[in-house]
Amino acid sequence: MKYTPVGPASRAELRAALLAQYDRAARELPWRADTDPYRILVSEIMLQQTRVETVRRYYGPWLDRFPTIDALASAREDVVLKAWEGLGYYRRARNLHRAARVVRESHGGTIPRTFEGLRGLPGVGEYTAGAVASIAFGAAVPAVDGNVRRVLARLFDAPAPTPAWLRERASELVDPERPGDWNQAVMELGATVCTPRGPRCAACPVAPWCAARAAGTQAERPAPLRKRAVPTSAIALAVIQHRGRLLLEKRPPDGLLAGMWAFPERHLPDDPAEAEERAGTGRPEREAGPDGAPGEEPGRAEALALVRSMGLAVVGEPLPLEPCRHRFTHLEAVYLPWALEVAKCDVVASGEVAWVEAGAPGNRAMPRAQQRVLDSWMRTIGVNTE
DNA sequence: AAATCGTGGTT
DNA sequence: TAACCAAGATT
Repeated sequence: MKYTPVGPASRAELRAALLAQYDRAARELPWRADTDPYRILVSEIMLQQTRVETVRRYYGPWLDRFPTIDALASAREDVVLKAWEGLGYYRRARNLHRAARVVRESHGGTIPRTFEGLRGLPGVGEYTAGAVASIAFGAAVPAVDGNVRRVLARLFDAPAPTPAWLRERASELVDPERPGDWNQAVMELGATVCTPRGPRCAACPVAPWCAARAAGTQAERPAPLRKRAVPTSAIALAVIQHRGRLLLEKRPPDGLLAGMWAFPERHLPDDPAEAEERAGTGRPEREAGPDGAPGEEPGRAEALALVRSMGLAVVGEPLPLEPCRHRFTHLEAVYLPWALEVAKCDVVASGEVAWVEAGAPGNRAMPRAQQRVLDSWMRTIGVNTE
């Protein structure tokens, strides 16, 4: 791959320029207070694909609840997921929990100090191992995240940098004296100055070295990744009531929202999903046709079938709740919730279930969309029966 | 190695 | 509004 090399002499000046800017203007972030490896590890896992401002809200409470890696290792997974509730990518929480137990059982309770040792922990990949090794232990290793990728692509005017190429460039540039600060400085530059759109080159301390800046191509570097179409899926939800309580089901340990508590769900055939998508994209609806079509109350039949399959007898008519559109990374879900009162509470289910007070689902971690459905139930039905 | 994993903010 | 994307990892 073609790039403009930054020679050794010039490299030292580049490092000094960026680190000086970092020393002057670095954001004050909670995880920059010290270099305790556990705290750095927690911050880096939370920051995966997640904005700094979001992580700020979770970091402190997490450390209050799990002050040390041993405290985390001793915790139950339910508690761990509850502390992660709302952060998304819940496998991160489960992996961090597993990592804590690996540290206790295989590393004598001490977090590994080397890149390779860290890389072996569940949930710790190339980036996170490099970040923790450099920030917590001062190892002169690179940490290439999305920010660094963008900064390096512009610095060298590289249209489509590969991971291997990025790792080489980052390895050459990392400051051997202050690797942790250097890696954070590059990320901070990408987050605050060398932004995806509208980079503020006038305020950039490394603009004199920037090949894209010289060529005027900074807005086109790096080339955007190709986007995959996100399919829409219509999902019926059964909000099952019995004597003022609601039924939640623990989702299986693998797949979407693994281990989270949610209302029982059943996918609709593809057709209604496409209809929802058409409606959502603003095309003219053609609802005016002859009625009596089964799509008149989408999800009703599925919700009923779902409840009956759980061995429950429905009392009265199902009540439709407000449909809820939720966009996951690779899936657009249109949730079609139905409230159903049932007579018996002996449930046939493949996994764990719980009857919860609607106003207080307790310590069970619920995904955002499910929380919205619960709120909707509270507003439209819950208030009337209390 | 392409797909799979959440959620919220920005444009 | 719809698209993009953020301190990525795993299979």
